[in-house]
Amino acid sequence: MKIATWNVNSIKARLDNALAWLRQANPDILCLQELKCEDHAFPAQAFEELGYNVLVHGQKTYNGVAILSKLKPEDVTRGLAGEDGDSQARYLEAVFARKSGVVRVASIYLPNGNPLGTEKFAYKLRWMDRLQARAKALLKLEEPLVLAGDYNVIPTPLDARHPENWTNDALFQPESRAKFRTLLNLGFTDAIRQVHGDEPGLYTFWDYQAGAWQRNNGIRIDHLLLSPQAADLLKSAHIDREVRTQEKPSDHVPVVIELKA
DNA sequence: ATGACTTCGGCACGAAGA
Repeated sequence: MKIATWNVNSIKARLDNALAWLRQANPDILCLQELKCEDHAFPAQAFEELGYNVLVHGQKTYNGVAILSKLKPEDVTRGLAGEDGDSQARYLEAVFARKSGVVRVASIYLPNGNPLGTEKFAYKLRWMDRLQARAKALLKLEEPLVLAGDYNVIPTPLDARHPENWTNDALFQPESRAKFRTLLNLGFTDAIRQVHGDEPGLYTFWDYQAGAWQRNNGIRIDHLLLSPQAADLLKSAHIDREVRTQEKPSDHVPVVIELKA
């Protein structure tokens, strides 16, 4: 079973890229982030024609997450508990029943948090605490669980071409990294690192500006975290860098894992 | 170099992204 995550930076602007990628990569599940559209405006039919079920948790202009799946979604959860009045669409979770058992998947768009010293950074840290609480509860289910998405966290210096350029950025703050590490230490496996070890140069995002792609000035911020039961099933994990060479690309590329059965 | 590029809303250019 192939599961992927991709921050598309507007699903309307990226519809052709997304359809082409699905035809070529043929994942069973694709988690999307930064849709930048409301539920009713999501181009569901185009994906349904490719054989996907479509789950959308959208919002006008900003944020928005979706899960496309060949299997029918069950037990759907929209939004992350823990903060009354939070209207930002950043979390969507569903369960899929395979013949070999269930797999639970979440599509996550963690807040960026810039600039530092503002409510935006405080919101990011609070959101990470809420995610940790949800993750803790889900681990008790002892299911294969994949928390996939744009975490907006550079976990270690190995995950940036120029870590020194990110020291004043919310993505690489000690507090952001510590909360990501705490989440991992609940018992999750970072799929890319599990498969590729300490290999440098594994990036999922390159800024549109200043020739970042051409200079390979990237960062790894899109992650698939696996519960122990999902980690047992892990066969492969890779970053589909080629997508960044396309016409009108997203600034992020898909990250793909394969699980047994 | 508080830049550079891309998207949205909506039709001008500011906000947001990372």
